[in-house]
Amino acid sequence: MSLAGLMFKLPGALDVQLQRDSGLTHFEYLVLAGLSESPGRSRRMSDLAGFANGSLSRLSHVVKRLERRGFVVRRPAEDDGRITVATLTDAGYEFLVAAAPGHVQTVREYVIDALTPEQLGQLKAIADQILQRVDPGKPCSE
Amino acid sequence: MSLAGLMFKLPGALDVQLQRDSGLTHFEYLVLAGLSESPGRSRRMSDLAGFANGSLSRLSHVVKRLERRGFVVRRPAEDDGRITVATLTDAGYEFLVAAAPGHVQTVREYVIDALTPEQLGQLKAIADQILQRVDPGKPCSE
DNA sequence: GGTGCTGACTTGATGCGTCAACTAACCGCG
DNA sequence: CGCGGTTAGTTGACGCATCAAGTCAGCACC
Repeated sequence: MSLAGLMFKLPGALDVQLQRDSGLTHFEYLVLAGLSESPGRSRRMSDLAGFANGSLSRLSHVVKRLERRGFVVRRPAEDDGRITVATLTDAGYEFLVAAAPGHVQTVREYVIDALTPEQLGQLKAIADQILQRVDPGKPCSE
Repeated sequence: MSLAGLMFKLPGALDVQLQRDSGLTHFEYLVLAGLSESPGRSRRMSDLAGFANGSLSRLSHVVKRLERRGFVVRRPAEDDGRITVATLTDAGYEFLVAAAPGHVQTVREYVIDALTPEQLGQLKAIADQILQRVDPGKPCSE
């Protein structure tokens, strides 16, 4: 039952901080981050969706919003017209760079600092094991 | 980062199961469960909200829906007209009883069975420590 | 070289959560 | 009493997620 509490409060708390300080959803943050660390700051939609653990549909909506804000642009791939590649704009990159430290800081505060190094190791093992049950077909990647 | 995956997939997976099998949100489930284990199957709104870790507003909306479905009834308290007490109906109770085993089973499958007893202990400790950071003013209750 | 199938998105409707505003009941105090 | 303040709860508007349906490009086979 402690787990239940964790499960529902931690994501909320992290999201609140991000939202408050940067006006970004965790998901949006992941999307921007995913783009920023890709070659050419670009990535195809399905790929991004997998990275951010979301459906293509969700990603599509989110990218549309991010596009309206001027953080990304979309265009069809040259070699295959079905594929859409999203690219992080300079504005988007700067925005991400501004938002990241605060977020990382919060995670550190809530999670890293609350635990001993030993517990961190345990937690990683535990998370990986559970994840394998919940979502087989995805090793402990990332 | 494994933690991030956990954090966002486990709740989702549990919710999906509940929703699919019973048409209940995790939050709705908590509300019904909270009522079922209270004296007279009744509880005042703010109390319930705290129990289910949600805002009063959210609870109000949810209870309205549950009331429409015939699972609970609301009425003002006799001694203090500001207070609303929600009561689980027989129909609601039976519905909960029907939904519970499947949910418990899923939790068991995803979490309990994935871990060793030792890890379960570690997880509880970890969860409590993090929770204390995130939401001070709430011990490891429940 | 059309016809049908699959893959990669996109869109629109619906539902839940949140925030801010509102109502109504109690409390204390002159 | 009656008046301000507080507490408990409700409501409405808005945003994001999800699901089902739709679009449109490639591919494969005749």
